[in-house]
Amino acid sequence: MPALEAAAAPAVEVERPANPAFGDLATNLAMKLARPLRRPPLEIAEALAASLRDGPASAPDLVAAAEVARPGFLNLRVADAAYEAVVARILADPAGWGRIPAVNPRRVNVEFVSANPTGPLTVGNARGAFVGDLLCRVLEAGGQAVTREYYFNDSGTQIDHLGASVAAVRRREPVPDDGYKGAYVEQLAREVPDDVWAAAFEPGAGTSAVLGAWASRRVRGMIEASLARLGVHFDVWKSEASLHEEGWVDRAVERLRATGTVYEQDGATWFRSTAYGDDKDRVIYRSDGRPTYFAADIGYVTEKFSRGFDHLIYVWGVDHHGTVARNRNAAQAMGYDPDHYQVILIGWVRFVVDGVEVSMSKRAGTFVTLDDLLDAVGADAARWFFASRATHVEIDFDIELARKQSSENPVYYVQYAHARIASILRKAAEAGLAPAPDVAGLLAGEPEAALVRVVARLPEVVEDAVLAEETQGVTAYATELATQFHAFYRDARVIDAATPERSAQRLALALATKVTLAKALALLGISAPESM
RNA sequence: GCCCCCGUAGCUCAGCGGAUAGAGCAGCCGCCUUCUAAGCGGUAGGCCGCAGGUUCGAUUCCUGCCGGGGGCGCCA
Repeated sequence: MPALEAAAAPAVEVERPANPAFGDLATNLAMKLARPLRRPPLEIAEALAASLRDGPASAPDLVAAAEVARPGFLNLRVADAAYEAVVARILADPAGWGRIPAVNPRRVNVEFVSANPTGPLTVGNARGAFVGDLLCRVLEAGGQAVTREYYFNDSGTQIDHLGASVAAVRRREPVPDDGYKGAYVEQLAREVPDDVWAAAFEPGAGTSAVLGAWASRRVRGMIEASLARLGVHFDVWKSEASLHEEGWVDRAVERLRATGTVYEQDGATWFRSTAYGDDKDRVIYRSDGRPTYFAADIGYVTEKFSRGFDHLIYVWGVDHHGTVARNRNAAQAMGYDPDHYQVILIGWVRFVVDGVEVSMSKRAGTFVTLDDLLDAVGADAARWFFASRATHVEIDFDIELARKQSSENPVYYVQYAHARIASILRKAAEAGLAPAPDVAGLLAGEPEAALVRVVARLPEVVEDAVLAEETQGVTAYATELATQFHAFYRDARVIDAATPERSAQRLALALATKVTLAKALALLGISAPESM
């Protein structure tokens, strides 16, 4: 084997062949080396295989076979002992199984949902809530310290409109055109305490503002309760008004001004976003002096970084795509690394019933609430639905279908496998059988060998999810593992007093599978029931 | 006009440089005297939008086109 120039050495890529006949692992290294070495790929692969078999690279405890295949693949078969060691390790330390070395140990702030408290969360907010929380779980799995943050506007015209709507409904007057309608407004109107109602009509009190402030606090409580049903909990609830009151906005604008990227024109104050590649410059203070939403965003960035975060993530709907550049540009202008201002855009969700899109509008009151969705399909099923699809793609959510299929939903299939194992373990305990700590020889059985190979993949599935900041791989893996277990259940009798040693080993494998399923589900925030 | 995303099985979606393209649901045919049938087996179903290009190799990367969605406010 000729020595390789370091620069010419390609990265070693190892993958899992789709076809089990090709072994457990395969590498295209020989094909990558063909050009720099100017040798046929098959010849190189053969040399590598020889080295692994009984040469300097041989490791009989890990690699049981090394074979060369057609274009130049090097296919490896992992030793049974290596898989058996995995099972033993899972049983010895279940909590540690699936934990991976920290990928990026940093303090990260993840802001998501952030719907204004002018009405209950709708199904439109559901994806943001699930995806945001899923992202946080994945980041945590990668060793990051995550703060879940909810940003909301608790003052201003929208809140005034809410207050005016509540007042109108309470007085049985028509709701203003720009007001809010819907059952929740009627509920709010009924619940206004007498002292609040009286205060709202004090001379000079500002009826809409007073009622709006009260109503938005009530709505925020409703939102928090809905999120709790999803299993989503925020660490920080940040009000936009507080950013202004505490001076974050003005200070940030002055900081920008000092860099020369702020100018006055037409009576307004602008940020020179085009200096960083944006289409146009952006207004910070309107000509009447009122700050734009962008102004608050600028102040918020400085406020977040002042709390010591290394990295900020914003989970937004695609409709906010146009605001990404200005915000990142402003962060950069203020001296922050733009790579630490990350925006994740969530694809649109079309909620359809019988193939027809359901339009949603808080103002028109024609929306399906998040609670309606949960009543229909359940938190685990809804969470699974979003976890199994890429964040950025647009998706259809057929509510009727989800409701109808709920018992056929893949999430129940996976949970069922977990519950089934739990049942077996209970039965085994009654029969006086316990999982064997030592499973040497376990792989002799075909059903066992097939199952272990899937169980053993958990760490890399977790790592892939962390690197991609996506969870579809986890749902796919959980489904595959459940399928493999069901096959094992069919082919291998676990509880069998006639062969106690084999039974104990199979119990160990079943338990390892249960732990693995639970880990995958936990990463997704989905429950792993002991019985169904 | 400019920018972003998508186009894979009847439907909803994975796969995103490798060796026969996958899952769930829907369809059809079977399987409960045995550890949970929310299960299992079998079967059927695809010019991976179209056309070029890069590569030993493209559903995967690049370009163009066609089709769908979204964004381009001193709104949020």
